[in-house]
Amino acid sequence: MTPDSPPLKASTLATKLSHYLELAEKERQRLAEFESRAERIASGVDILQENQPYRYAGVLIEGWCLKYKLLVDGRRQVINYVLPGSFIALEANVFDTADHSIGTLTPCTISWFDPHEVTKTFADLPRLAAAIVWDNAREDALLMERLTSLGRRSAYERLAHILVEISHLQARRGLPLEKNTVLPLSQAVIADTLGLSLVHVNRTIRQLREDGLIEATTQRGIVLRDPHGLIKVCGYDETYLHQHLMPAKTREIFPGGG
Amino acid sequence: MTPDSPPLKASTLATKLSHYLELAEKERQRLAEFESRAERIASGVDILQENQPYRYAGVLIEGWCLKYKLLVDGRRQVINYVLPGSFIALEANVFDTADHSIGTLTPCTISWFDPHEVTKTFADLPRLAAAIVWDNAREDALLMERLTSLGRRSAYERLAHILVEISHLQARRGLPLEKNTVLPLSQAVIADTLGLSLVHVNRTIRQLREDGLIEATTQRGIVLRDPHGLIKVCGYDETYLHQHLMPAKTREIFPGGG
DNA sequence: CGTTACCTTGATATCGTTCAAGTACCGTGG
DNA sequence: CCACGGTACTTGAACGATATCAAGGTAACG
Repeated sequence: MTPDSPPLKASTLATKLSHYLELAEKERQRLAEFESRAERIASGVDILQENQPYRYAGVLIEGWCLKYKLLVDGRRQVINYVLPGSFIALEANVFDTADHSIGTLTPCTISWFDPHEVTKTFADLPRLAAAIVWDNAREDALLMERLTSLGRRSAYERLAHILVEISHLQARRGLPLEKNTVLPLSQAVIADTLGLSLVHVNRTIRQLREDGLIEATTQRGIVLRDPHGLIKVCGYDETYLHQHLMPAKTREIFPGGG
Repeated sequence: MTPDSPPLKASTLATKLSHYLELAEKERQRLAEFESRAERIASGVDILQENQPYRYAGVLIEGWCLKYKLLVDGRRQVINYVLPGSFIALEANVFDTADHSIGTLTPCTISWFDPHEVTKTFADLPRLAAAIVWDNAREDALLMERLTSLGRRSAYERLAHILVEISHLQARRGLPLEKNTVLPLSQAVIADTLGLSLVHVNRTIRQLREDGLIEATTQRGIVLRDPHGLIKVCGYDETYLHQHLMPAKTREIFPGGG
Protein backbone atom coordinates (compact mmCIF):
# COMPACT_ATOMS: atom_id res chain seq x y z
CA MET A 1 0.00 0.00 0.00
CA THR A 2 2.98 2.34 -0.04
CA PRO A 3 2.92 4.60 -3.08
CA ASP A 4 6.51 4.17 -4.17
CA SER A 5 6.38 5.71 -7.60
CA PRO A 6 6.23 9.41 -8.41
CA PRO A 7 2.53 10.25 -8.32
CA LEU A 8 2.19 12.74 -11.14
CA LYS A 9 3.88 10.88 -13.97
CA ALA A 10 1.71 10.19 -17.03
CA SER A 11 -0.20 7.01 -16.26
CA THR A 12 1.08 3.79 -17.76
CA LEU A 13 -2.37 2.93 -18.98
CA ALA A 14 -2.88 6.24 -20.71
CA THR A 15 0.45 5.88 -22.44
CA LYS A 16 -0.54 2.52 -23.79
CA LEU A 17 -4.15 3.17 -24.70
CA SER A 18 -3.36 6.41 -26.46
CA HIS A 19 -1.65 4.29 -29.08
CA TYR A 20 -5.13 3.44 -30.22
CA LEU A 21 -7.23 6.49 -29.50
CA GLU A 22 -6.55 10.09 -28.52
CA LEU A 23 -7.76 10.41 -24.96
CA ALA A 24 -9.84 13.20 -23.48
CA GLU A 25 -8.93 14.74 -20.15
CA LYS A 26 -11.83 13.03 -18.39
CA GLU A 27 -10.64 9.72 -19.72
CA ARG A 28 -7.07 10.27 -18.63
CA GLN A 29 -8.30 11.08 -15.18
CA ARG A 30 -10.27 7.90 -14.95
CA LEU A 31 -7.27 5.88 -16.02
CA ALA A 32 -5.10 7.66 -13.49
CA GLU A 33 -7.53 6.61 -10.77
CA PHE A 34 -6.88 3.01 -11.63
CA GLU A 35 -3.23 3.57 -10.91
CA SER A 36 -3.61 5.52 -7.71
CA ARG A 37 -3.11 2.69 -5.24
CA ALA A 38 0.30 1.43 -6.17
CA GLU A 39 1.89 -1.33 -4.19
CA ARG A 40 5.37 -2.80 -4.39
CA ILE A 41 5.55 -6.58 -4.71
CA ALA A 42 8.58 -8.82 -4.53
CA SER A 43 9.76 -11.10 -7.29
CA GLY A 44 8.43 -14.64 -7.44
CA VAL A 45 5.07 -14.00 -5.79
CA ASP A 46 1.72 -15.21 -7.09
CA ILE A 47 -0.72 -12.35 -7.28
CA LEU A 48 -3.54 -14.46 -8.67
CA GLN A 49 -4.09 -18.16 -8.28
CA GLU A 50 -5.88 -20.70 -10.38
CA ASN A 51 -9.10 -21.98 -8.81
CA GLN A 52 -9.22 -19.15 -6.31
CA PRO A 53 -12.00 -16.58 -6.39
CA TYR A 54 -11.14 -13.23 -7.90
CA ARG A 55 -10.74 -10.33 -5.49
CA TYR A 56 -9.19 -7.23 -6.96
CA ALA A 57 -8.25 -6.26 -10.44
CA GLY A 58 -5.04 -4.36 -11.04
CA VAL A 59 -2.74 -2.51 -13.36
CA LEU A 60 0.86 -3.49 -13.75
CA ILE A 61 2.87 -0.29 -13.52
CA GLU A 62 6.37 -1.65 -13.40
CA GLY A 63 8.02 -5.04 -13.77
CA TRP A 64 7.19 -8.27 -15.55
CA CYS A 65 4.60 -10.86 -14.61
CA LEU A 66 3.88 -14.32 -15.89
CA LYS A 67 0.41 -15.61 -16.70
CA TYR A 68 0.42 -19.40 -16.48
CA LYS A 69 -1.51 -22.57 -15.89
CA LEU A 70 -0.46 -25.66 -13.99
CA LEU A 71 -1.42 -29.27 -14.55
CA VAL A 72 -1.95 -31.48 -11.54
CA ASP A 73 1.44 -33.16 -11.90
CA GLY A 74 3.28 -29.86 -11.92
CA ARG A 75 3.72 -29.29 -15.62
CA ARG A 76 3.46 -25.59 -16.30
CA GLN A 77 2.37 -23.68 -19.37
CA VAL A 78 3.12 -20.00 -19.58
CA ILE A 79 0.30 -18.19 -21.38
CA ASN A 80 1.97 -14.85 -21.82
CA TYR A 81 4.16 -12.18 -20.31
CA VAL A 82 2.42 -9.30 -18.63
CA LEU A 83 4.16 -6.00 -19.26
CA PRO A 84 3.67 -2.55 -17.72
CA GLY A 85 0.44 -0.88 -18.81
CA SER A 86 -1.53 -4.13 -18.76
CA PHE A 87 -4.62 -4.76 -16.75
CA ILE A 88 -4.53 -7.77 -14.48
CA ALA A 89 -7.48 -9.99 -13.67
CA LEU A 90 -9.98 -7.78 -15.44
CA GLU A 91 -12.07 -10.91 -15.94
CA ALA A 92 -13.00 -10.59 -12.31
CA ASN A 93 -15.97 -8.71 -13.73
CA VAL A 94 -17.33 -11.67 -15.53
CA PHE A 95 -15.96 -14.74 -13.80
CA ASP A 96 -15.99 -15.88 -10.21
CA THR A 97 -13.05 -18.22 -10.22
CA ALA A 98 -9.66 -17.77 -11.85
CA ASP A 99 -8.67 -20.34 -14.45
CA HIS A 100 -5.04 -19.30 -14.44
CA SER A 101 -2.38 -17.88 -12.16
CA ILE A 102 -0.28 -14.76 -12.39
CA GLY A 103 3.09 -14.47 -10.72
CA THR A 104 5.71 -11.75 -10.57
CA LEU A 105 8.90 -12.39 -12.45
CA THR A 106 10.71 -9.31 -11.18
CA PRO A 107 9.87 -6.93 -8.37
CA CYS A 108 6.71 -5.18 -9.52
CA THR A 109 4.62 -2.11 -8.89
CA ILE A 110 0.94 -2.89 -9.12
CA SER A 111 -2.08 -0.77 -8.40
CA TRP A 112 -5.23 -2.52 -7.23
CA PHE A 113 -8.85 -1.50 -7.59
CA ASP A 114 -12.33 -2.91 -7.44
CA PRO A 115 -12.95 -4.57 -10.80
CA HIS A 116 -16.42 -3.09 -10.90
CA GLU A 117 -14.99 0.33 -11.40
CA VAL A 118 -14.26 -0.93 -14.89
CA THR A 119 -17.82 -2.10 -15.38
CA LYS A 120 -18.95 1.39 -14.51
CA THR A 121 -16.48 2.81 -16.96
CA PHE A 122 -18.16 0.80 -19.68
CA ALA A 123 -21.38 2.70 -19.09
CA ASP A 124 -19.68 6.03 -18.39
CA LEU A 125 -16.95 6.36 -20.92
CA PRO A 126 -17.59 4.07 -23.86
CA ARG A 127 -14.51 5.28 -25.65
CA LEU A 128 -12.41 3.76 -22.94
CA ALA A 129 -14.41 0.58 -23.24
CA ALA A 130 -13.54 0.52 -26.91
CA ALA A 131 -9.87 1.02 -26.13
CA ILE A 132 -9.93 -1.82 -23.66
CA VAL A 133 -11.60 -4.05 -26.20
CA TRP A 134 -8.92 -3.08 -28.67
CA ASP A 135 -6.26 -4.04 -26.20
CA ASN A 136 -7.91 -7.38 -25.52
CA ALA A 137 -8.09 -8.09 -29.20
CA ARG A 138 -4.38 -7.49 -29.51
CA GLU A 139 -3.67 -9.87 -26.67
CA ASP A 140 -5.81 -12.45 -28.40
CA ALA A 141 -3.82 -12.04 -31.55
CA LEU A 142 -0.62 -12.73 -29.64
CA LEU A 143 -2.20 -15.79 -28.12
CA MET A 144 -3.30 -17.16 -31.49
CA GLU A 145 0.16 -16.67 -32.85
CA ARG A 146 1.64 -18.48 -29.86
CA LEU A 147 -0.80 -21.32 -30.36
CA THR A 148 0.39 -21.59 -33.92
CA SER A 149 3.98 -21.74 -32.72
CA LEU A 150 3.29 -24.52 -30.27
CA GLY A 151 1.23 -26.49 -32.71
CA ARG A 152 3.14 -26.12 -35.92
CA ARG A 153 6.62 -24.70 -35.48
CA SER A 154 9.81 -26.55 -34.59
CA ALA A 155 11.74 -25.69 -31.45
CA TYR A 156 14.22 -23.71 -33.49
CA GLU A 157 11.48 -21.71 -35.17
CA ARG A 158 9.61 -21.14 -31.92
CA LEU A 159 12.61 -19.73 -30.21
CA ALA A 160 13.47 -17.45 -33.10
CA HIS A 161 9.87 -16.31 -33.21
CA ILE A 162 9.55 -15.42 -29.58
CA LEU A 163 12.84 -13.56 -29.55
CA VAL A 164 11.70 -11.39 -32.41
CA GLU A 165 8.31 -10.91 -30.81
CA ILE A 166 9.74 -9.78 -27.51
CA SER A 167 12.13 -7.49 -29.26
CA HIS A 168 9.23 -5.88 -31.13
CA LEU A 169 7.17 -5.47 -28.01
CA GLN A 170 10.10 -3.89 -26.21
CA ALA A 171 10.70 -1.55 -29.09
CA ARG A 172 7.08 -0.47 -28.97
CA ARG A 173 7.51 0.47 -25.34
CA GLY A 174 10.32 2.72 -26.34
CA LEU A 175 13.12 0.60 -24.93
CA PRO A 176 16.37 0.37 -26.78
CA LEU A 177 16.98 -3.13 -27.90
CA GLU A 178 19.76 -3.28 -30.40
CA LYS A 179 22.28 -2.95 -27.61
CA ASN A 180 22.70 -5.36 -24.78
CA THR A 181 19.34 -6.91 -24.06
CA VAL A 182 18.83 -8.58 -20.75
CA LEU A 183 15.48 -10.20 -20.43
CA PRO A 184 14.11 -11.31 -17.10
CA LEU A 185 13.39 -14.67 -18.66
CA SER A 186 15.21 -17.72 -17.41
CA GLN A 187 15.56 -20.62 -19.80
CA ALA A 188 13.09 -22.49 -17.63
CA VAL A 189 10.47 -19.82 -18.25
CA ILE A 190 11.17 -19.83 -21.96
CA ALA A 191 10.79 -23.60 -21.97
CA ASP A 192 7.40 -23.41 -20.28
CA THR A 193 6.35 -20.74 -22.73
CA LEU A 194 7.31 -22.67 -25.82
CA GLY A 195 6.20 -26.07 -24.64
CA LEU A 196 9.73 -27.45 -24.63
CA SER A 197 12.04 -28.96 -22.05
CA LEU A 198 14.60 -26.79 -20.37
CA VAL A 199 17.41 -28.85 -21.77
CA HIS A 200 16.21 -28.54 -25.30
CA VAL A 201 15.78 -24.79 -25.01
CA ASN A 202 19.36 -24.58 -23.89
CA ARG A 203 20.59 -26.57 -26.86
CA THR A 204 18.43 -24.61 -29.26
CA ILE A 205 19.80 -21.33 -27.97
CA ARG A 206 23.26 -22.65 -28.56
CA GLN A 207 22.32 -23.59 -32.06
CA LEU A 208 20.98 -20.13 -32.81
CA ARG A 209 24.24 -18.78 -31.48
CA GLU A 210 26.33 -21.11 -33.60
CA ASP A 211 24.31 -20.03 -36.60
CA GLY A 212 25.24 -16.44 -35.89
CA LEU A 213 21.67 -15.32 -35.32
CA ILE A 214 22.01 -14.29 -31.70
CA GLU A 215 24.91 -13.40 -29.50
CA ALA A 216 26.40 -14.63 -26.26
CA THR A 217 24.26 -15.44 -23.33
CA THR A 218 25.57 -15.08 -19.91
CA GLN A 219 22.78 -15.03 -17.37
CA ARG A 220 19.64 -14.10 -19.23
CA GLY A 221 21.36 -11.96 -21.75
CA ILE A 222 20.45 -12.46 -25.37
CA VAL A 223 21.24 -10.03 -28.13
CA LEU A 224 19.73 -10.35 -31.56
CA ARG A 225 22.73 -10.29 -33.81
CA ASP A 226 20.84 -10.86 -37.03
CA PRO A 227 17.20 -9.87 -36.56
CA HIS A 228 16.49 -10.23 -40.23
CA GLY A 229 17.85 -13.74 -40.26
CA LEU A 230 15.71 -14.67 -37.28
CA ILE A 231 12.64 -13.31 -39.00
CA LYS A 232 13.38 -15.40 -42.03
CA VAL A 233 13.99 -18.55 -40.03
CA CYS A 234 10.57 -18.54 -38.42
CA GLY A 235 8.51 -16.87 -41.10
CA TYR A 236 7.77 -14.02 -38.77
CA ASP A 237 5.00 -11.72 -39.97
CA GLU A 238 4.27 -8.83 -37.69
CA THR A 239 0.70 -8.35 -38.88
CA TYR A 240 -0.55 -10.04 -35.75
CA LEU A 241 0.92 -7.37 -33.50
CA HIS A 242 -1.54 -4.84 -34.93
CA GLN A 243 0.62 -1.90 -34.04
CA HIS A 244 -1.60 0.74 -35.54
CA LEU A 245 -4.28 3.16 -34.56
CA MET A 246 -7.81 1.90 -34.69
CA PRO A 247 -9.34 2.07 -38.17
CA ALA A 248 -10.44 5.61 -38.96
CA LYS A 249 -14.06 4.65 -39.21
CA THR A 250 -14.17 3.34 -35.65
CA ARG A 251 -12.53 6.47 -34.36
CA GLU A 252 -15.10 8.66 -36.13
CA ILE A 253 -17.90 7.09 -34.19
CA PHE A 254 -16.54 8.61 -31.01
CA PRO A 255 -15.74 12.13 -32.19
CA GLY A 256 -13.93 14.10 -29.52
CA GLY A 257 -13.87 13.39 -25.82
CA GLY A 258 -16.47 11.81 -23.54
CA MET B 1 -28.65 -12.99 -49.53
CA THR B 2 -31.61 -15.35 -49.46
CA PRO B 3 -33.10 -15.56 -45.97
CA ASP B 4 -33.30 -19.31 -45.67
CA SER B 5 -34.12 -19.66 -42.01
CA PRO B 6 -37.48 -18.97 -40.36
CA PRO B 7 -37.38 -15.25 -39.61
CA LEU B 8 -39.15 -15.07 -36.28
CA LYS B 9 -37.28 -17.70 -34.30
CA ALA B 10 -35.47 -16.48 -31.17
CA SER B 11 -32.15 -15.11 -32.32
CA THR B 12 -29.12 -17.33 -31.89
CA LEU B 13 -27.22 -14.51 -30.28
CA ALA B 14 -29.92 -13.77 -27.74
CA THR B 15 -30.07 -17.43 -26.82
CA LYS B 16 -26.39 -17.49 -26.15
CA LEU B 17 -25.94 -14.16 -24.44
CA SER B 18 -28.88 -14.68 -22.15
CA HIS B 19 -26.81 -17.35 -20.50
CA TYR B 20 -24.89 -14.48 -18.94
CA LEU B 21 -27.44 -11.70 -18.50
CA GLU B 22 -31.19 -11.38 -18.70
CA LEU B 23 -31.89 -9.33 -21.78
CA ALA B 24 -34.31 -6.44 -22.12
CA GLU B 25 -36.61 -6.20 -25.11
CA LYS B 26 -34.63 -3.36 -26.62
CA GLU B 27 -31.50 -5.48 -26.41
CA ARG B 28 -33.10 -8.51 -27.98
CA GLN B 29 -34.25 -6.35 -30.83
CA ARG B 30 -30.77 -5.05 -31.44
CA LEU B 31 -29.38 -8.57 -31.48
CA ALA B 32 -32.10 -9.68 -33.87
CA GLU B 33 -31.02 -6.93 -36.25
CA PHE B 34 -27.57 -8.45 -36.41
CA GLU B 35 -29.15 -11.65 -37.66
CA SER B 36 -31.50 -10.15 -40.17
CA ARG B 37 -29.40 -10.61 -43.28
CA ALA B 38 -28.88 -14.33 -43.33
CA GLU B 39 -27.03 -15.92 -46.19
CA ARG B 40 -26.43 -19.56 -47.01
CA ILE B 41 -22.83 -20.56 -47.61
CA ALA B 42 -21.46 -23.86 -48.89
CA SER B 43 -19.07 -26.09 -47.03
CA GLY B 44 -15.34 -25.56 -47.47
CA VAL B 45 -15.43 -21.86 -48.28
CA ASP B 46 -13.22 -19.22 -46.69
CA ILE B 47 -15.30 -16.38 -45.37
CA LEU B 48 -12.34 -14.45 -44.02
CA GLN B 49 -8.75 -14.58 -45.18
CA GLU B 50 -5.49 -13.88 -43.44
CA ASN B 51 -3.78 -10.69 -44.64
CA GLN B 52 -6.91 -9.43 -46.31
CA PRO B 53 -8.66 -6.29 -45.11
CA TYR B 54 -11.77 -6.80 -43.03
CA ARG B 55 -15.09 -6.02 -44.71
CA TYR B 56 -18.14 -7.22 -42.89
CA ALA B 57 -18.65 -8.74 -39.52
CA GLY B 58 -21.13 -11.57 -39.07
CA VAL B 59 -23.03 -13.91 -36.85
CA LEU B 60 -22.89 -17.63 -37.39
CA ILE B 61 -26.48 -18.85 -37.22
CA GLU B 62 -26.07 -22.41 -38.32
CA GLY B 63 -23.17 -24.76 -39.09
CA TRP B 64 -19.56 -25.03 -38.00
CA CYS B 65 -16.65 -22.87 -39.03
CA LEU B 66 -12.94 -23.17 -38.50
CA LYS B 67 -10.70 -20.33 -37.37
CA TYR B 68 -7.15 -21.05 -38.49
CA LYS B 69 -3.75 -19.71 -39.44
CA LEU B 70 -1.43 -20.87 -42.19
CA LEU B 71 2.34 -20.83 -42.34
CA VAL B 72 4.01 -20.06 -45.63
CA ASP B 73 4.85 -23.69 -46.32
CA GLY B 74 1.25 -24.80 -45.85
CA ARG B 75 1.30 -25.97 -42.26
CA ARG B 76 -2.04 -25.13 -40.69
CA GLN B 77 -3.00 -24.44 -37.12
CA VAL B 78 -6.66 -24.46 -36.19
CA ILE B 79 -7.33 -21.86 -33.51
CA ASN B 80 -10.86 -22.87 -32.61
CA TYR B 81 -14.21 -24.06 -33.84
CA VAL B 82 -16.84 -21.42 -34.43
CA LEU B 83 -20.30 -22.57 -33.37
CA PRO B 84 -23.75 -21.04 -33.92
CA GLY B 85 -24.32 -17.91 -31.89
CA SER B 86 -20.76 -16.67 -32.34
CA PHE B 87 -19.77 -13.40 -33.82
CA ILE B 88 -17.35 -13.53 -36.70
CA ALA B 89 -14.67 -10.97 -37.45
CA LEU B 90 -15.83 -8.57 -34.79
CA GLU B 91 -12.23 -7.34 -34.64
CA ALA B 92 -12.99 -5.53 -37.85
CA ASN B 93 -13.79 -2.67 -35.51
CA VAL B 94 -10.29 -2.41 -34.24
CA PHE B 95 -8.02 -3.91 -36.88
CA ASP B 96 -7.62 -3.26 -40.56
CA THR B 97 -6.12 -6.53 -41.65
CA ALA B 98 -7.07 -10.03 -40.62
CA ASP B 99 -4.39 -12.12 -38.96
CA HIS B 100 -6.28 -15.36 -39.39
CA SER B 101 -8.72 -17.06 -41.73
CA ILE B 102 -12.15 -18.49 -41.16
CA GLY B 103 -13.59 -21.23 -43.32
CA THR B 104 -16.83 -23.14 -43.31
CA LEU B 105 -16.65 -26.75 -42.26
CA THR B 106 -20.27 -27.53 -43.07
CA PRO B 107 -22.88 -25.61 -45.03
CA CYS B 108 -23.53 -22.52 -42.90
CA THR B 109 -26.06 -19.78 -42.40
CA ILE B 110 -24.36 -16.49 -41.68
CA SER B 111 -25.77 -13.02 -41.29
CA TRP B 112 -23.54 -10.11 -42.24
CA PHE B 113 -23.53 -6.55 -40.97
CA ASP B 114 -21.38 -3.48 -40.81
CA PRO B 115 -19.01 -4.03 -37.87
CA HIS B 116 -19.54 -0.45 -36.78
CA GLU B 117 -23.05 -1.24 -35.75
CA VAL B 118 -21.38 -3.01 -32.87
CA THR B 119 -19.29 0.02 -32.01
CA LYS B 120 -22.51 2.00 -31.79
CA THR B 121 -24.01 -0.65 -29.57
CA PHE B 122 -21.17 -0.09 -27.15
CA ALA B 123 -22.30 3.49 -26.66
CA ASP B 124 -26.02 2.71 -26.86
CA LEU B 125 -26.53 -0.44 -24.88
CA PRO B 126 -23.63 -0.97 -22.52
CA ARG B 127 -25.19 -4.08 -21.08
CA LEU B 128 -24.78 -5.73 -24.45
CA ALA B 129 -21.21 -4.52 -24.53
CA ALA B 130 -20.67 -6.26 -21.22
CA ALA B 131 -22.21 -9.46 -22.52
CA ILE B 132 -19.96 -9.37 -25.54
CA VAL B 133 -16.94 -8.83 -23.35
CA TRP B 134 -18.07 -11.77 -21.26
CA ASP B 135 -18.27 -13.91 -24.34
CA ASN B 136 -14.82 -12.86 -25.47
CA ALA B 137 -13.41 -13.70 -22.10
CA ARG B 138 -14.83 -17.17 -22.35
CA GLU B 139 -13.29 -17.65 -25.76
CA ASP B 140 -9.98 -16.55 -24.32
CA ALA B 141 -10.26 -19.10 -21.58
CA LEU B 142 -10.75 -21.83 -24.18
CA LEU B 143 -7.75 -20.57 -26.05
CA MET B 144 -5.55 -20.60 -22.97
CA GLU B 145 -6.60 -24.12 -22.21
CA ARG B 146 -5.81 -25.16 -25.75
CA LEU B 147 -2.42 -23.54 -25.50
CA THR B 148 -1.79 -25.58 -22.39
CA SER B 149 -2.76 -28.72 -24.23
CA LEU B 150 -0.40 -28.05 -27.10
CA GLY B 151 2.43 -27.06 -24.85
CA ARG B 152 2.21 -29.55 -22.06
CA ARG B 153 -0.08 -32.48 -22.79
CA SER B 154 0.74 -35.67 -24.68
CA ALA B 155 -1.13 -36.61 -27.83
CA TYR B 156 -3.23 -39.04 -25.88
CA GLU B 157 -4.16 -36.43 -23.30
CA ARG B 158 -4.84 -33.77 -25.90
CA LEU B 159 -7.26 -35.94 -27.77
CA ALA B 160 -9.11 -36.99 -24.64
CA HIS B 161 -9.28 -33.37 -23.60
CA ILE B 162 -10.72 -32.03 -26.79
CA LEU B 163 -13.30 -34.77 -27.00
CA VAL B 164 -14.56 -33.93 -23.54
CA GLU B 165 -14.48 -30.23 -24.32
CA ILE B 166 -16.52 -30.59 -27.46
CA SER B 167 -18.97 -32.81 -25.69
CA HIS B 168 -19.44 -30.17 -23.00
CA LEU B 169 -19.91 -27.40 -25.50
CA GLN B 170 -22.47 -29.45 -27.39
CA ALA B 171 -24.31 -30.25 -24.21
CA ARG B 172 -24.49 -26.58 -23.37
CA ARG B 173 -26.15 -25.91 -26.69
CA GLY B 174 -28.81 -28.40 -25.76
CA LEU B 175 -27.72 -31.11 -28.15
CA PRO B 176 -27.97 -34.71 -27.08
CA LEU B 177 -24.56 -36.26 -26.97
CA GLU B 178 -24.63 -39.52 -25.17
CA LYS B 179 -26.09 -41.19 -28.23
CA ASN B 180 -24.40 -41.41 -31.55
CA THR B 181 -22.26 -38.36 -31.94
CA VAL B 182 -21.15 -37.39 -35.38
CA LEU B 183 -18.84 -34.45 -35.40
CA PRO B 184 -18.06 -32.54 -38.56
CA LEU B 185 -14.41 -32.95 -37.75
CA SER B 186 -12.19 -35.00 -39.99
CA GLN B 187 -9.06 -36.47 -38.46
CA ALA B 188 -7.08 -33.97 -40.50
CA VAL B 189 -8.87 -31.11 -38.79
CA ILE B 190 -8.34 -32.64 -35.39
CA ALA B 191 -4.66 -33.05 -36.20
CA ASP B 192 -4.32 -29.39 -37.13
CA THR B 193 -6.15 -28.43 -33.97
CA LEU B 194 -3.97 -30.46 -31.66
CA GLY B 195 -0.69 -29.80 -33.37
CA LEU B 196 -0.22 -33.43 -34.38
CA SER B 197 0.17 -35.31 -37.62
CA LEU B 198 -2.87 -36.91 -39.20
CA VAL B 199 -1.31 -40.32 -38.88
CA HIS B 200 -0.65 -39.93 -35.21
CA VAL B 201 -4.18 -38.73 -34.52
CA ASN B 202 -5.46 -41.83 -36.20
CA ARG B 203 -3.31 -44.10 -34.07
CA THR B 204 -4.20 -42.22 -30.92
CA ILE B 205 -7.91 -42.56 -31.63
CA ARG B 206 -7.38 -46.25 -32.02
CA GLN B 207 -5.60 -46.36 -28.72
CA LEU B 208 -8.44 -44.59 -26.95
CA ARG B 209 -10.79 -47.11 -28.52
CA GLU B 210 -8.67 -50.06 -27.43
CA ASP B 211 -8.66 -48.64 -23.93
CA GLY B 212 -12.45 -48.64 -23.93
CA LEU B 213 -12.74 -44.87 -23.57
CA ILE B 214 -14.47 -44.14 -26.85
CA GLU B 215 -16.46 -46.22 -29.26
CA ALA B 216 -16.20 -47.10 -32.94
CA THR B 217 -15.47 -44.52 -35.51
CA THR B 218 -16.79 -44.89 -38.94
CA GLN B 219 -16.58 -41.64 -40.82
CA ARG B 220 -16.36 -38.90 -38.23
CA GLY B 221 -18.37 -40.74 -35.66
CA ILE B 222 -17.00 -40.81 -32.15
CA VAL B 223 -19.00 -41.74 -29.10
CA LEU B 224 -17.70 -41.14 -25.62
CA ARG B 225 -18.08 -44.52 -24.03
CA ASP B 226 -16.46 -43.59 -20.73
CA PRO B 227 -16.58 -39.82 -20.28
CA HIS B 228 -15.41 -40.10 -16.72
CA GLY B 229 -12.39 -42.09 -17.75
CA LEU B 230 -11.51 -39.55 -20.42
CA ILE B 231 -11.74 -36.77 -17.89
CA LYS B 232 -9.37 -38.60 -15.62
CA VAL B 233 -6.90 -39.34 -18.39
CA CYS B 234 -6.37 -35.70 -19.27
CA GLY B 235 -6.95 -34.05 -15.93
CA TYR B 236 -9.91 -32.21 -17.36
CA ASP B 237 -11.18 -29.42 -15.16
CA GLU B 238 -14.18 -27.60 -16.51
CA THR B 239 -13.52 -24.40 -14.60
CA TYR B 240 -12.20 -22.81 -17.75
CA LEU B 241 -15.52 -23.13 -19.52
CA HIS B 242 -17.05 -20.64 -17.10
CA GLN B 243 -20.55 -21.87 -17.67
CA HIS B 244 -22.25 -19.59 -15.19
CA LEU B 245 -24.07 -16.34 -15.06
CA MET B 246 -21.96 -13.26 -14.54
CA PRO B 247 -21.11 -12.62 -10.92
CA ALA B 248 -24.04 -11.04 -9.11
CA LYS B 249 -22.16 -7.85 -8.42
CA THR B 250 -21.56 -7.19 -12.09
CA ARG B 251 -25.19 -7.77 -12.90
CA GLU B 252 -26.30 -5.35 -10.22
CA ILE B 253 -24.47 -2.53 -11.89
CA PHE B 254 -26.84 -2.76 -14.82
CA PRO B 255 -30.18 -3.11 -13.03
CA GLY B 256 -32.98 -3.82 -15.42
CA GLY B 257 -33.04 -3.13 -19.13
CA GLY B 258 -31.17 -0.48 -21.07
C1' DC C 1 -19.12 -47.56 -61.11
C1' DG C 2 -15.51 -44.64 -61.09
C1' DT C 3 -13.70 -40.81 -58.47
C1' DT C 4 -12.57 -38.59 -54.49
C1' DA C 5 -12.00 -37.70 -49.80
C1' DC C 6 -11.06 -39.86 -45.74
C1' DC C 7 -9.31 -43.38 -42.89
C1' DT C 8 -5.89 -47.22 -41.68
C1' DT C 9 -1.57 -49.51 -41.09
C1' DG C 10 3.55 -50.60 -41.37
C1' DA C 11 8.42 -49.25 -41.45
C1' DT C 12 11.75 -45.95 -40.58
C1' DA C 13 13.59 -41.42 -39.29
C1' DT C 14 13.82 -37.44 -36.22
C1' DC C 15 13.04 -34.26 -32.82
C1' DG C 16 12.68 -33.52 -28.32
C1' DT C 17 12.68 -35.61 -23.52
C1' DT C 18 14.65 -37.60 -19.56
C1' DC C 19 18.27 -38.78 -16.56
C1' DA C 20 22.54 -37.65 -14.77
C1' DA C 21 26.33 -34.93 -13.84
C1' DG C 22 28.87 -30.98 -13.68
C1' DT C 23 29.94 -25.83 -14.14
C1' DA C 24 29.40 -20.75 -13.67
C1' DC C 25 27.45 -17.04 -11.34
C1' DC C 26 25.51 -14.34 -7.51
C1' DG C 27 24.14 -13.01 -2.99
C1' DT C 28 24.85 -13.71 1.91
C1' DG C 29 27.06 -14.27 6.33
C1' DG C 30 31.42 -14.67 8.58
C1' DC D 1 37.80 -10.81 1.41
C1' DC D 2 36.38 -15.56 1.37
C1' DA D 3 33.45 -19.66 2.05
C1' DC D 4 29.01 -21.30 1.22
C1' DG D 5 24.67 -22.34 -0.88
C1' DG D 6 21.46 -21.65 -4.20
C1' DT D 7 19.88 -20.84 -8.81
C1' DA D 8 20.58 -20.96 -13.37
C1' DC D 9 23.05 -22.71 -17.16
C1' DT D 10 25.60 -26.51 -19.79
C1' DT D 11 26.65 -30.92 -21.71
C1' DG D 12 26.47 -36.06 -22.71
C1' DA D 13 24.05 -40.42 -23.42
C1' DA D 14 19.97 -43.11 -24.00
C1' DC D 15 15.28 -43.29 -24.74
C1' DG D 16 10.68 -42.36 -26.38
C1' DA D 17 7.02 -39.89 -28.67
C1' DT D 18 5.68 -38.26 -32.77
C1' DA D 19 6.64 -37.30 -37.73
C1' DT D 20 7.32 -38.83 -42.34
C1' DC D 21 7.05 -41.88 -46.16
C1' DA D 22 4.57 -45.20 -48.53
C1' DA D 23 0.81 -48.08 -49.55
C1' DG D 24 -3.76 -49.75 -49.18
C1' DG D 25 -8.58 -49.85 -47.76
C1' DT D 26 -13.35 -47.99 -47.33
C1' DA D 27 -17.30 -45.22 -47.71
C1' DA D 28 -19.87 -41.56 -49.85
C1' DC D 29 -21.33 -39.23 -54.14
C1' DG D 30 -22.50 -38.10 -58.54
